Amino acid sequence: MTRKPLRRKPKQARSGETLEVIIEAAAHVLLEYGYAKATTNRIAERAGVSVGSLYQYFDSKDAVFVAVMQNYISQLAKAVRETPLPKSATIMEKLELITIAGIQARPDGPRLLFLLSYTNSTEFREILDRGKSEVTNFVGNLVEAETQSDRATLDLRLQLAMDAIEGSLFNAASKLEVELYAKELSRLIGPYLLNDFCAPEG
Amino acid sequence: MTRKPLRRKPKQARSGETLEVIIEAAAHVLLEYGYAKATTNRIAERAGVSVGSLYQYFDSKDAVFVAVMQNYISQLAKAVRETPLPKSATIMEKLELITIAGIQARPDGPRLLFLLSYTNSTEFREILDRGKSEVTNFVGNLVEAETQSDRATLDLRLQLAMDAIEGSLFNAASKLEVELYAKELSRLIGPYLLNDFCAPEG
Amino acid sequence: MTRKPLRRKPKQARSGETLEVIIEAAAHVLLEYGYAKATTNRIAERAGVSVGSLYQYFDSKDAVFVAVMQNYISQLAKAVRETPLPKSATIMEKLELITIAGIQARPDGPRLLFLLSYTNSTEFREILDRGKSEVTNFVGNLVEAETQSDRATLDLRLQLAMDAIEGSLFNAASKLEVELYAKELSRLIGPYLLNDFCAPEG
Amino acid sequence: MTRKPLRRKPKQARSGETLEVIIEAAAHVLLEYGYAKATTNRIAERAGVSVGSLYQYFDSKDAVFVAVMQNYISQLAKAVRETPLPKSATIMEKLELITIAGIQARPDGPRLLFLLSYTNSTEFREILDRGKSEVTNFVGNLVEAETQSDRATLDLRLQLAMDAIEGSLFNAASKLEVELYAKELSRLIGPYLLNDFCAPEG
DNA sequence: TATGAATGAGGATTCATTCAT
DNA sequence: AATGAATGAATCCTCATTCAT
Repeated sequence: MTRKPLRRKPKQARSGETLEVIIEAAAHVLLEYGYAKATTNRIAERAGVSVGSLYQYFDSKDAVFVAVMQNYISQLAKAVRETPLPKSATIMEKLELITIAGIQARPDGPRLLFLLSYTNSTEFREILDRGKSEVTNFVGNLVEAETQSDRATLDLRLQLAMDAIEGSLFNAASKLEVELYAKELSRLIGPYLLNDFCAPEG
Repeated sequence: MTRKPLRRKPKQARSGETLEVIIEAAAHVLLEYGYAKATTNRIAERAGVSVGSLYQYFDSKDAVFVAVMQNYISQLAKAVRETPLPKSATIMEKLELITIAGIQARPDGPRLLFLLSYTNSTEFREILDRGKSEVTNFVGNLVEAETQSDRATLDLRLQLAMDAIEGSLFNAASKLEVELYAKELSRLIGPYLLNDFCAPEG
Repeated sequence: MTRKPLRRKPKQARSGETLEVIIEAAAHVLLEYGYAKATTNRIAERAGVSVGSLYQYFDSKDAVFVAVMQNYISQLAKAVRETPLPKSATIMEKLELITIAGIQARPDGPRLLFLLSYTNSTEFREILDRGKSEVTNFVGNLVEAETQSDRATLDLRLQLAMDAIEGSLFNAASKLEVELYAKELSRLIGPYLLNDFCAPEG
Repeated sequence: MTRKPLRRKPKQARSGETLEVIIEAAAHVLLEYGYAKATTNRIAERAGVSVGSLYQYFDSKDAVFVAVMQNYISQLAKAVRETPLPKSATIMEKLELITIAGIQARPDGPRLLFLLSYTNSTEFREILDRGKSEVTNFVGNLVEAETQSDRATLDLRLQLAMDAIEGSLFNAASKLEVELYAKELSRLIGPYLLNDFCAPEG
């Protein structure tokens, strides 16, 4: 949670805001113009600050994008973590609720993540993986009690499932309404994780 | 199948090869350096030709990448289309075989597709969608007879499944051996498409 | 008079100058090296700035050249318009004075115009034509009272005369001293415009 | 009249033709595409030969253009030289006839010359000047008997007049019909050369 | 701290010219 | 002699980054 890309810690109130403003601007510009056209000048302009200021807060363009991702991942993890899950709900229902929460945390998040992925930075991958594993663990704990798979198999499948969700979100986000989409995703993932289908072959 | 981005027809012997060499070089450079660093000079160098030659065959950098994608999509579609599917095999087995064939056509294909999608051309999207729908249709026809879903639901799920596979391949490819990986993917996708799981939620 | 090709308004002190410096450098490089060798880098270097700066003020190489022309045309029109013309002077004398003023505004102007005309933009042609017609009108008004030609003929001849002057200046400028040269030009043009020669042909 | 830019003398009939074909193609391409877009490949294509062939006949692109000009200048000089001039005609009439002949030798000649002028070559300027002085001399001889100017003045004015004609042709060619245009040009030039106007000042 | 003008390395693309066939 | 594929230097232009004010 330490914000590495920061050049100087914001000591005054306004600085903290400026930082957020830049991060948000970067996200918007990225979504609007695509990676190639998301220049630092454009981002600064959108944020209402000068390029100089941008570089006062971030070491580089990549650092801005890392911060954008960090931001999104945090939101996502928090949304998932804090989703109210009724005791009475089935796992399938819980998966659905979690998926909805994840999507609603930032509907254009997957698209953002996709665009962000062009960022060349080791740090980037690390943060992404950390975020993913937090979510993966959360879901794993949820499912573990009810699955018929052993832990090793479950872990493998969790990986695969998360990647599958990420991929489908990348490609399909915003084509369907959230509820239907979440329901389908849980139908895809749920049985697979629970090893809960009728005709297991071999 | 006609290659539009060609600038001039090769009338001399070696030219046909040169084209392939450039396309292959572009794919490698892309995978190795990422989009931003995949310069035309680098591609030409890797192909063992001069930039000038590259531009004799392609109108622009993007045209090269379109060709790369066209290439991969063709390979993939062909591999899927021509996979031998024993009559005696179950659908799950068939899905597995197809998946294996798809992966082996070019294991880093999904990664390539991701990198290529940086290209913003409409043409690009069209070719990609056409290729995807060919594969989707193929799988759809295979599954249709055995699924309990109606056609509309099946189509929706095919979309989602394809995206999921793409995503998981993009993220996980080459971490596992192909056979196990394909088996898992078909276990993820199969029941979902066949609507074949035991505990359909309320 | 508004300078369209400007990319961003100079808000800081030195910027206004920089613009002029670039325009002047472009003119010099053009005259010294010819169009083909008048590269943006060369112009920037001559102006004592970086290429980046050049492109901060102009959208393209052509835009720089349009500005160069605009500049010259303005100077020329101003010089002609503001030449003091004694009431007592004959028209021939006035033509001479105007010609001197026009030449002195920028002796290598016609050469510059020639080099600039390599630029193929419509904008370019428009500005040039507008400037020319301003001068043409000015001379036309001066001559109209005294000519024996009707207005249509006068207009035709004004055109021809302007082109002739431009051509002769382009070819001969700086070979003679200005005064003699201007005198000859007015002797060439004057009688023609005034229709004032003794032996009108059949 | 020796053709310097030739690499190898055409020994066979076909070679001589090829040479002409290339020269003509170069002229057409120049007129159609402008200097910047008149590439050697385009010229060769238009001539129906390969670039390789073009370079078998000419040392460089510039050499082609020099040949084009040489060609035009020869035609022009010949046309002027050989114009039938009735003994009974006045000088003004003769000037008119010569002008018509000059224009009709190649109506787009002036435009061609203009475009050609971007060619960077000492040779180019020399040939042009030689051609000009041939025409200048011809006109000078014609006028000398009848002018009231001394030879020195006449020479000066011939220079100026030729430059003026060149300039007006550059700018105005093809806007008017040949006859009217020629008449006006001779009205501009004639009296000036003959020193034949009513109100010589000073 | 903030600003935005200035920088210049880097990348796409063109085209005169060469040379193996 | 002819061909046209291949070459690569040269050019325009962009944009991350710096720094004087």
